[in-house]
Amino acid sequence: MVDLEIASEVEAFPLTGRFLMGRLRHDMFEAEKALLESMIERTRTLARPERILEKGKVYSYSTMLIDGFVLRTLDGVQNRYAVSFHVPGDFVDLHCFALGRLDHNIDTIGEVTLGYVPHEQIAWVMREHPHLARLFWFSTLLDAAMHREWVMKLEQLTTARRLAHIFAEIWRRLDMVGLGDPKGFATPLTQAHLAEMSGASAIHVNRAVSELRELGIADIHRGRIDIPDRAALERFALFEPDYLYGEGTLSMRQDR
Amino acid sequence: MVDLEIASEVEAFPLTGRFLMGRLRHDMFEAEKALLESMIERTRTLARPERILEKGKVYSYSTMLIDGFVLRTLDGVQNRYAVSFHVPGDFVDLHCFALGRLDHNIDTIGEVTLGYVPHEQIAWVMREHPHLARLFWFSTLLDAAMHREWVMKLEQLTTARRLAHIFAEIWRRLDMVGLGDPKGFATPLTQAHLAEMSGASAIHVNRAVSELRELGIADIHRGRIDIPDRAALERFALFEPDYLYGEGTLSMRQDR
DNA sequence: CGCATCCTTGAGGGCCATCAAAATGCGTGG
DNA sequence: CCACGCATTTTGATGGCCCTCAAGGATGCG
Repeated sequence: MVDLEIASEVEAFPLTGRFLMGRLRHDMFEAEKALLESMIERTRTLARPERILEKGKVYSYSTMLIDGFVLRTLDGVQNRYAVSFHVPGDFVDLHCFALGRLDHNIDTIGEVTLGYVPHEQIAWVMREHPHLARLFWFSTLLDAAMHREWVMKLEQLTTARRLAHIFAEIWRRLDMVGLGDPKGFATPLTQAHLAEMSGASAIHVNRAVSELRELGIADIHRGRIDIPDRAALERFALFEPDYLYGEGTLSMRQDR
Repeated sequence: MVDLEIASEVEAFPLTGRFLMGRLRHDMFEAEKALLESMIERTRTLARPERILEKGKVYSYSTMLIDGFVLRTLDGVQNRYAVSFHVPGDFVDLHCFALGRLDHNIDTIGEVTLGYVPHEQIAWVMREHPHLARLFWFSTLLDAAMHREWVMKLEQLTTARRLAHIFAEIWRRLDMVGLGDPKGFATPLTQAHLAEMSGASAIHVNRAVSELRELGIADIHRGRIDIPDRAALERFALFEPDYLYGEGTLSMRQDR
């Protein structure tokens, strides 16, 4: 999908135009896109970091991430652990609808804009719009695929490579939803966040960050990550983007 | 659910009687149970370890694990990494239907019996049986919840505690599907498998196994794991079973 | 009883945690 | 415009967890 298409999609659907973009958005009918857009009951913009959804609680709505970034976290005894990361267009807690209760928290970082979709509407889609329902299902399965990759990443890689993998993934995902940038990306992630995401101490993350800088793989500074050579980054991270189910290798185009 | 109920359920539905048992099986209508049972087109028993589903391939059926254990794996440069584990009653690759292609492998360990469900049947359920479709969705989200816990476990715990966590999870899951055993459980997992699951070397796993034995937490020997004190095991592993969505805290009983 | 698989043990070294402290950058208010 | 407070980043030192290489012992199966 070229930039122009993405821009017009976001113009037509300012709240949900990035949903499944770069994935199966091309499988959505225009009526489905309009329906989804109309399901956003209200939006909210948060300037400061906040826990927007809490483990164990029941919610009557699900949350679409319209702008900004959030972390999916679990609390340890004295630390917070990040188990995944979301970019604009992600239907962050769609699975909350099907699971009833959340098994984790959603925490914002930096400024975000969220859209809320009542669960009754999702239940109605399940009954009346099986094709859209299936795309909802697909979107939650994308999360699961990314979780699996994170598991392997944690089992296999050193901290420096884990960070490189995280950057490679975020960069690709931003690309897919039309927020790419050829030199890197802007992000409110701090080294402390990276520590929560990589299972390392903040101090060790700092050394890994220095290593990536010295190797010329990634330059992390406040609010931005610059990457001179994408291929080098992905090679270093042993990153293979199949699991993101982009429009290439693993894409699905069947029985609609 | 008491043992008697489980036994009668498995007697009535020998192939799929354990599906969602301990979770939302009580939400299934009898007609849905019968329907699911009839969806198993054929079964197969494998005596030796085998890769039954391969990353990147497209399949026209999904696989129900009827008996035995399988690993969900990803291949590294020279190692295999296990990202999750399945027990009888798990609809192992239901998400393969919605994702189109698999992003990982499914490998058997020990002897297993599998049931195959054609994807057309699942598509039909999506169209005609939204309630059952939602339960299918739920079951794939359970996998995601377990993935998240694995991520945190890998970020947080030492190898010995990771192993304890793995044992605690497997034991609970076996309990839920009526295969519990008050003193531990039987499993074909070797120390090499545990290494693949915990992101440690087989040698280090061996030392962690010794540690668990010396601490009196778990005694691992060929084909069996004995656990004298469940509470002690779970305490050591920092194990909290919420994420398994058993019939306790996080359970869902709504709008059917 | 021979073989394959699995388990166990020892030694040296690297990755990473933790404790402690300091430097840097950023927003706010004076 | 500067000063202050705060979050973030950086550096150094010590020790523990875990890796790798290497070898040996146990168990089960044909």
